[in-house]
Formats: sequence, C-alpha cells, structure tokens
Amino acid sequence: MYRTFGTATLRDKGYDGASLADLSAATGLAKSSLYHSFPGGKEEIALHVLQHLDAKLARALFEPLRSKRPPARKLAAMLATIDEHYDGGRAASLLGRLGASAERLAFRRALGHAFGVWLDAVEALCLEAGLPSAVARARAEDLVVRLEGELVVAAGTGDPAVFARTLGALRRSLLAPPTDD
Amino acid sequence: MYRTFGTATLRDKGYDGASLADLSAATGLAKSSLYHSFPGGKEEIALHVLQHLDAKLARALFEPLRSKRPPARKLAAMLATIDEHYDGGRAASLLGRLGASAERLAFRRALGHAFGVWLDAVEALCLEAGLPSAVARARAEDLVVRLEGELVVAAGTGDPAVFARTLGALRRSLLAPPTDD
DNA sequence: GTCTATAATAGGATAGAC
DNA sequence: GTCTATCCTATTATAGAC
Repeated sequence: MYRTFGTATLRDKGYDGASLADLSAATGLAKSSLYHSFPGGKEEIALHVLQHLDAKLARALFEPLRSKRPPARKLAAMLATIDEHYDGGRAASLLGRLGASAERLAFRRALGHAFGVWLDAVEALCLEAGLPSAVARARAEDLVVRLEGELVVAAGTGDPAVFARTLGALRRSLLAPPTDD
Repeated sequence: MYRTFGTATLRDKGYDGASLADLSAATGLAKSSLYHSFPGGKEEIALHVLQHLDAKLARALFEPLRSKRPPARKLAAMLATIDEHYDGGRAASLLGRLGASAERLAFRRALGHAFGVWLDAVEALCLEAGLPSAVARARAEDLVVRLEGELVVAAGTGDPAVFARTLGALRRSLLAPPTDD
C-alpha cells in the first residue's frame, strides 16, 4: 500500500504530463515495481491517488464538523485546513488537474465522488448554521467553485496572493444570512 | 497565418495531452507542414493559439464597453458572450488548461497578459458603474475566479448546469453597491 | 507550402532473474 | 517485491521531393 505518492507528481504535472518515469523517480520504485502494485498502470495509480485524496478530504472536512464549536469556528478550521492543503494558493488542485482528463470514465466516478464529499461537508456546515436547504447547497457550490477557480487564476497570473483574499471573503460570507444569493 | 486552429484540440486535451498528430488531424496539415509555419513546434503552436485567444478576449470584452448603454446592459452582454464562448459550461477553459503547464515560461507571459486583459475589462465596467477602485478590482478577480472555477467543477462533477447559476449570480451581484465585499 | 519518409527519443508496458 | 533488460508504439522533429 506503499508510499502512496506520486500525488505531488500528478498534481503538478497532470495526468498526461506525468510519465511513468516521473512517478518512478517520485516513489523511488522502478517502473516494473509500480506495475506489480498497480497492474493497470498509470491509470490505476492515478485512481489510487484520487481515492487517497477522497479519504483525506472526508477526514479533514467532516472531522471538524463533529465538534461542538459554533459553525463560524468550524468554518474557520475548515478554511485553515484548505489553506494549508493548497499551500496558500501555490499548490495546484489534484481534482482540477485530473478533471481535465475526465473523459476517462475511470476518473469520472472518483472525481464526482470526491467533489461530492467536499460539497456535502460544506453544505452540512451551512445547514448547521441555519441556512435553508437550497441556499446551503448553492453556498457549498460557491465555495468549491471559488477555491478551484482561485487556484486556476493564481497559476495563470503567477500571483498566489489572492488566495488569501478569497479565503477571507468566504469566511465572512459563507454563513451569512441569505439575502441577495 | 492559417486555420489558426488547434485551439479546440489544445483546449480539450491540454498541452501534454494534445500530440502533434492530433494537431495535424485538427488542422488538416501534415506534421511537417506545421513545422514550416511554427518552427518551434508544439510550444510555438500553443503560444500562437494563446495570442489568438488574447486578441479575441480583447475584442469580445472591450468592444461592448464602448457603447453608451448602461453598465448593467454591458455586463449582460459580456456574460452572454462568455456563456457562448464556454458553451454554457460544457467547454473547458483554454487559459485554465494551459495554465496547468505554466512552468513553461513561454506561457507565463502570455497567460498573465490574457488574464490581465480579462480582469481589466471587468474592472473597467465596475468602475464605470461607480464602484470604488479597490472594490472594482476585487470584483473583477471574483468574476474571473468564479467562471474558471465553475468550469473546473462542471468538468469534475459532470454537471455543466451550475454554470448558468453562476452567470446569473454574477449578473445580479457584480455591480451591486459595495457592502460586505 | 505541402507532402512522404525517416530518424531519434520518450512513453507505456512486459519478462524473467533475484 | 524489487530489480535490469527489453519490446513496441507513439511522439517530436528533420530531410528532402514536389
């Protein structure tokens, strides 16, 4: 079950950009050794990495919800986790990168599930804060959309600084009473 | 100067995923013919496509600003153009895709410029609507972030429908008086 | 400017020794 | 389970005819 990684390689280079040689170098295992653990080759490796992220997301996002702190605190904790995970906007999104290769139906299910986990966690937080059901879902979508978009724009403009601004905006607005939404 | 395209191929498959064979098929030109026009190979082709998009963005986004219609109308026109360009959320973002290969410094400049053009156009619209300078820039960033993020999430979840919701939200909120922002 | 042909290399994948 | 060696194909790129 291994140094499950290759995660950073796939995140940074994308599915097509990451070669087996890259993954071999990153894991310290020869290519043929990778095939021993993952007979399906690169696709199976990527899938494994995705499922690993899925589990990590579930842990990182749902765990904080179980405490008895007020929703605003939980949101802050959630955003701090996200900030760390994405290295303040400098790291790319694995979900975004692999989503680019989402024609591969092997990835569709896994990606859909991972995004679902994320959206469900944020939605649950919104509901706990007393927002109506429809608003909660829309707010959750908005959070995920803005974070993923932020990473795209940060990479495109070379400026990761705006990531912090978006995190701040989300912290202030996500749980606000519904008005214009 | 050619069927400048290959655009769709690069947008759909990404830089690493699009082979010269793909680009050859898409343009109808033999690979060696592509090298005649673009001695720098795939990288030069991608750069050319990026610059073409840059020009298209400038045309599509700044042109509407020149009319005498009220800002809200201009915004609606801008969003309609964007909706069409991204096929209602079904088409990927070329900027996002090539941004994934932004380590290539050849792309950094071009990407930064294209995003700058887009941001400037939206900022100009916000300023025209009377928003303070800092708010205008932040709103512009927010629009671009949300649209790029929307495309990532649409691809990842397989659901392009939320794109329309985000366009609607932007139409209603982009030029609103500054409050919580 | 466009083509066919071909070179050179990198990529994904397998065989078989240890 | 890990390695070296190898295979085959795809990929980038060039040469040279038309």
